[in-house]
Amino acid sequence: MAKEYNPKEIEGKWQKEWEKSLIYRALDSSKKPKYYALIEFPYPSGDGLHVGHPRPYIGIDIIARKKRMEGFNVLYPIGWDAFGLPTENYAIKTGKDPRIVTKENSDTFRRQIQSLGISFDWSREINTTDPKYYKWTQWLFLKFLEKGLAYKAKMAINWCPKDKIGLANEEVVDGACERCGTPVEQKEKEQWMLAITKYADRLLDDLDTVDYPERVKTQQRNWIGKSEGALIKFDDIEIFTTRPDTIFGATFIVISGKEDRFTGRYVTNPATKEKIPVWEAEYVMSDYGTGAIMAVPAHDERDMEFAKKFSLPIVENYTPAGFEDYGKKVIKYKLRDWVFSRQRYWGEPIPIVHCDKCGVVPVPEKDLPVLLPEVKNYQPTDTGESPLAAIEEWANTTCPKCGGKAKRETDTMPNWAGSSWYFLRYCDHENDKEFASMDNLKYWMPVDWYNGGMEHTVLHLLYSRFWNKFLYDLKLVPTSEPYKKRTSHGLILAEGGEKMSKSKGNVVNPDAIVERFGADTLRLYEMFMGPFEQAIAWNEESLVGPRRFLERVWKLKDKIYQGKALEDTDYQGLALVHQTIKKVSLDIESMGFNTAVSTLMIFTNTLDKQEKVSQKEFETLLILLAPFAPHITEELWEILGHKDSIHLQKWPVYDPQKIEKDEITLAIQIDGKVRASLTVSRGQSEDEIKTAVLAMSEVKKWLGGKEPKRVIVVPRKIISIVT
RNA sequence: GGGCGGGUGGUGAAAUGGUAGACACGCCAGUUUUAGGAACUGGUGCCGCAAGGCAUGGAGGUUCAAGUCCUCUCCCGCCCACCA
Repeated sequence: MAKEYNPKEIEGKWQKEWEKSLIYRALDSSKKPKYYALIEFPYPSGDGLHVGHPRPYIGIDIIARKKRMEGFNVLYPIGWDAFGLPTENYAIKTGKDPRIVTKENSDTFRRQIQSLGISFDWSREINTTDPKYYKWTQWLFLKFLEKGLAYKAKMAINWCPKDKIGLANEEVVDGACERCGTPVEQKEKEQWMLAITKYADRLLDDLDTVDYPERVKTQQRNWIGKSEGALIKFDDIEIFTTRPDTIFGATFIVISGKEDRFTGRYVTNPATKEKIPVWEAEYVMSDYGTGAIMAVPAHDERDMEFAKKFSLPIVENYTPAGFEDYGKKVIKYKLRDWVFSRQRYWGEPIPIVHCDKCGVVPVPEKDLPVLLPEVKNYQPTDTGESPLAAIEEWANTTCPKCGGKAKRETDTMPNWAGSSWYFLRYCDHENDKEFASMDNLKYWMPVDWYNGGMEHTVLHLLYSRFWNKFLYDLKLVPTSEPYKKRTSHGLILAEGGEKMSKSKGNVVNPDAIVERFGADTLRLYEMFMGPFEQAIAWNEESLVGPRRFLERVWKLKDKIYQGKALEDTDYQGLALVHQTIKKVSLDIESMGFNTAVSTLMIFTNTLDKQEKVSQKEFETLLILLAPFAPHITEELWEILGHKDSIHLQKWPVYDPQKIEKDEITLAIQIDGKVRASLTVSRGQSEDEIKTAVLAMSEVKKWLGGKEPKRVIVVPRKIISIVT
């Protein structure tokens, strides 16, 4: 009785074996060329992993595994982006220490991810909430401060008057507090800011040097929002416009305001010399341009609407002006500086001390990290300050400069901080002298392929590019851009097509799938279910397809013989082998995982139809399948008698000469409709084919004795007859 | 309003301008001396007994040939959004 396919047994066995043999370890120096593959590190939420999480991990795993087999020294790391609101809110609710919650959650995530056989280098695991990590996040902040790119400014924050806490933008839903529904107010507060706008131009221009999807570049460009316009003075009111040439049509001025009303003032239009009224309106943004515009109703729809509503003059035919006749050329951006303070507990403490005598004093490097102290209450204070402000023994300190009494900064950093540089830390994760050594960074950077969600293509990507560029200017990192290539994956939705969420109760846990079908089946299904970039609904029924496929592969081992291979027997077989290698190789590179899997299925089905299967071809199949289904292929590789891992084998190369079949069936179209087919061989000339086609009885029938007007022979494709 | 995707069988989907529906799910019939399916074999776009005809949201166009290119139009999804 042949041994049955038992995924549970072989998957556990090989996962342990790989951990021992260290075959997925990245080496910091190697004769091989390097390859840095990256996924966005997850936030270890209390809900555990759902089947959507691994989709990008599997996709990039396939690429990482193929690169290894192609002779690259591959870095494919993972860690935890563990600071953040859900954990903090959970702590507020339960009083449980977020450190413990984070530990539990990341332990669960790790166990779940490890059960999928993804070739992460677990020895480089990082955690943004680990003091050994956030020491360097703090250090990097001090660099920004040192170079004048971190500064304090009064900013309006979202404030819930009922809960008396500051809210992150994400917690404001339709202008109201997410948890109590009270309308959110704006409250002025001193905030730390990072001057990302200083890098606006380079963040924009350097998009031309990277391989991102065009829509991601467009989103980044729109977010930066560079526009060229002019500042024009209407007496003492300065306005910004991108169309200074329309100034002769400007019939009133609008300044930003809470309600639509006439201010009672008039100013002079410098072009027409006419007195025009100054209005206030909601539709003008206070934080863009100068917060004031010249209204040209004939040219701008919103101006027109406003003019009609309040019966303001409209001039339809006006003389165009020159660009700089009445003002000076200026470049404006939509991009704002980054508000870097949070009045929250679960984040990196900002390493600053406030001294009455010395002012803002950075915590000296030797005193880093500034540890997040333990507290009893995680709730922000009544005044909207971080809970850290309530811990006097922590907040009261001495000034590092003068030794006098001083207070610590009690704001923490936003969630984005740790993720803005984590890809650098992976290159040298244990370094306690530097955030990462230049030697290691020079070896590994830039990231060769970075895959993540569409929801991060604006902020996270922009922020991390900004940090990297800043560090590049300080000569602390070797490349101006951190990521050479960026791709995105689609979400996996619940069976009904809705987003998976705990509250809807439609979350599918991968543990259950691994238990029932095995990790290899789950991996294969997630790759096969549809195009990688596209959102797609989970379908439990369809999992049996990939499982049956693996069963078929498993059974092939009982038909092995050491004889003539399929590709030795005829051109058809030869072509199939080489076509399969080509298609699978190219599909992996272009993330066409679904069609790569179907190609492997076709190859397997063909082998399965043979009485006997040559070991040579079976091994080709296993090697091509190995990145997708690492456990079953490793087991079969061992059964075939190999002592080394299949994952260390050479990726096969196809021979372009051997891809073409010697015989091909051409379709014959008559007036655009397929009426017959003809099998021709490699060497046949067009004329020979033409003669053969016209002699066919089927063709004669459709021609009905008429002479064809044209006969078009498209080599290796089709024959088209026009009557 | 802007930007980007999409619309192909019962379902997920394939298809350098060249035989639309590969591959898979489901379904149908049969096989495996009972049952079961995470087993096997065959069938399966629609209409038609057949010959054949019709089919890629809709309407036109270019072409020997269009899911694919062009024009118009309808619908769906996502992201951004009074950014002058």
